[in-house]
Amino acid sequence: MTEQTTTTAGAGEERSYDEYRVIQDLGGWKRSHTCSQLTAADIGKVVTLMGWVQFRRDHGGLIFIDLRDREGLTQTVFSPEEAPEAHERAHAIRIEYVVALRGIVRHRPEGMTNPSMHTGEVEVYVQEWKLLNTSETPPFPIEDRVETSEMLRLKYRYLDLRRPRLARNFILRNKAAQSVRRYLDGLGFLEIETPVLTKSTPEGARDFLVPSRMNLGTFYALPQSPQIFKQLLMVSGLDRYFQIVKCFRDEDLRADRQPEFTQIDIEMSFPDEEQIMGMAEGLVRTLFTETIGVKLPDAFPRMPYKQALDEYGVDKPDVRFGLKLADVKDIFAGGGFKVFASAPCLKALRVAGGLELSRKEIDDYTEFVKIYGAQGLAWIKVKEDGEWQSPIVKFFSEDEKVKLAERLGMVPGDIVFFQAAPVDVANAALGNLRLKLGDRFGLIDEKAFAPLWVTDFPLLEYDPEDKRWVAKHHPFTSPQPGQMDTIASDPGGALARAYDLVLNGNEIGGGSIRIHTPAAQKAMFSALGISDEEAEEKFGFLIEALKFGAPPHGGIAFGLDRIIMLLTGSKSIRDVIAFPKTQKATCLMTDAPNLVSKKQLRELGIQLREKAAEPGEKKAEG
RNA sequence: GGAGCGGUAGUUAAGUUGGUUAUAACGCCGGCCUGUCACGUCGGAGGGCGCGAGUUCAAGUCUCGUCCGCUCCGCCA
Repeated sequence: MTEQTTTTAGAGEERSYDEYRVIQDLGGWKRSHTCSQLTAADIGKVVTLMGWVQFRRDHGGLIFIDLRDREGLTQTVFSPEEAPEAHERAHAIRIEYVVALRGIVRHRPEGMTNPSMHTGEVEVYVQEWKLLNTSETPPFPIEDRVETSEMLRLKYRYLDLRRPRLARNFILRNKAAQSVRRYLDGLGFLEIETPVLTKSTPEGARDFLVPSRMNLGTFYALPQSPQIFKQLLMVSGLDRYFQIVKCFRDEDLRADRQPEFTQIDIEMSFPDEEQIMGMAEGLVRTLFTETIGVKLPDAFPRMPYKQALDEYGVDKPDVRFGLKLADVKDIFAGGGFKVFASAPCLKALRVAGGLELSRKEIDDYTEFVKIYGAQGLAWIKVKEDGEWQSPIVKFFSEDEKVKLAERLGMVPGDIVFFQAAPVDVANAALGNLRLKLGDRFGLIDEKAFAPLWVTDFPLLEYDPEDKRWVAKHHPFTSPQPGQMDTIASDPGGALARAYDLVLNGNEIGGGSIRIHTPAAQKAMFSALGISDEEAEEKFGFLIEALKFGAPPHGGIAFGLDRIIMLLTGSKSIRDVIAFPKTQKATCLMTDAPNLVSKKQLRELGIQLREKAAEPGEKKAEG
């Protein structure tokens, strides 16, 4: 930097402003306004603002500093005439410096207002200011319009959170939480905390375990949900409980799944489904009104689980648009086209306007459905002249063609996709293709919110891996009336008193009426292939409690993070969680999880296996 | 456990069929500038392409391995 001496004569000497970069105390200054508050009504007032430097525009003469806090931006002006000392020192100000400014609110000069700023009508003429802290140049710009890699954002999460879009998410999240508390408190629900160090109940998701120092060799588990505790609170007679509570599941992450997440957990005594669903609808409606001013329908539509799978291929249908699946198996049964005739399930999806899809797009969709186990993707295009263009129609009989056209209502311009596969595959492939096509053909109103109750879930489902029946919801869910007796004889046939709340294709809540008698609970465990001893060992305390006058009870839990994600239009749950984990469940900021000292392990009675002894470790050089 | 996409100055990205000293914009540092608001303008510094092998006369470009981030399947009562 000394190589080339400074340019022309007359140019000033290179200098440093370090002499002005002395950090000062607040010295009794108090903030009078946030950076989004000042309007024309405040003109003439002396105000004190504190915040971060968003932009500086140093004209040599006038210096403009846009000051930012979590609420917004305010333009401040340093003038060499009005406050020479303040102005001279202001040359040293840099982006993200923390400053306190005291000055007079003035109307901006004629034609100089900025309608794109909340505070764009006014500006603060700075009289004196304090440098509260300096800042290194941030690793990425603190602005919404600059996309930055998520790796960097997570490493410097505290800087990412300074960005207005993210900050707004947490302001809204707070609003939502307060709204929930107000609503439930108004209905007599008590907010009660339940343990975070609790008992491992290895039904369902993997538990996070915490070793016990005082009871060597034993472990607590972090709760996957406060399920059993909230039921016990009903036994205790506290009647109505809720909690905004962290839950933990040691499973793989997704855009909408974190290992620790927050539930709005609710339980009430003496309810039926209608009461719980009514209360839950009121909660969600209130939440939407009070946070984003959106009015949801007075009664949310409902759909049985079976219909959801039949018509939408998934158990959480996005009902913002149609495009339903159709079962066409009967048309081709016993026909000449073996692929269709012999399929365990044959479903079709007719898309109006699909004729315009290119070969490439169809190929892409074919690749897409393979994710869900599909072998391929058959299709028929109906050309403008009514002729069918397709690699497979030559195998169809006239009768089959007529019936198919009638069943699906095929008209020129359409494309029809087929899935001949096991029912799970056909549903998943076409159900997810449906979402993609809804997007491709602009069928989804991005501003709409379409809630839907999915009801009448099966009580049990078969787990081919464990070769046993497992609870679809959880093992405390009550079967529908009269079905307790048939569980043993027809485990797959029983329906549960369970309900999920789906919003725009996202599961945002789910609950059930619980089993509240010991006999029924034992019958349930038995249907799940859990022996009496095992049930006693794992859930004895619950069965015991049910013996002492447990009232009928039920409840629901909402995924708060997912709701906030929808309210803020965020693409990832990470954008509504202050300090989220990466897909490998690590924290890039703190480096958790980390190794711990031998001493810590010794105290816990834990010895780590040698890494080299790990099985599956192959490809050694030798 | 598996599939796909990505990793190049502080940041965001470009980088032809492998070919001289690796581009640009923004940011940063400094000069000038009294009405800007993503200020303008002039000048400057800054990377060897995630990491490790290999192929080649030659690798950011090809191969293999590995690490990290993201999306998805499995998993998530």
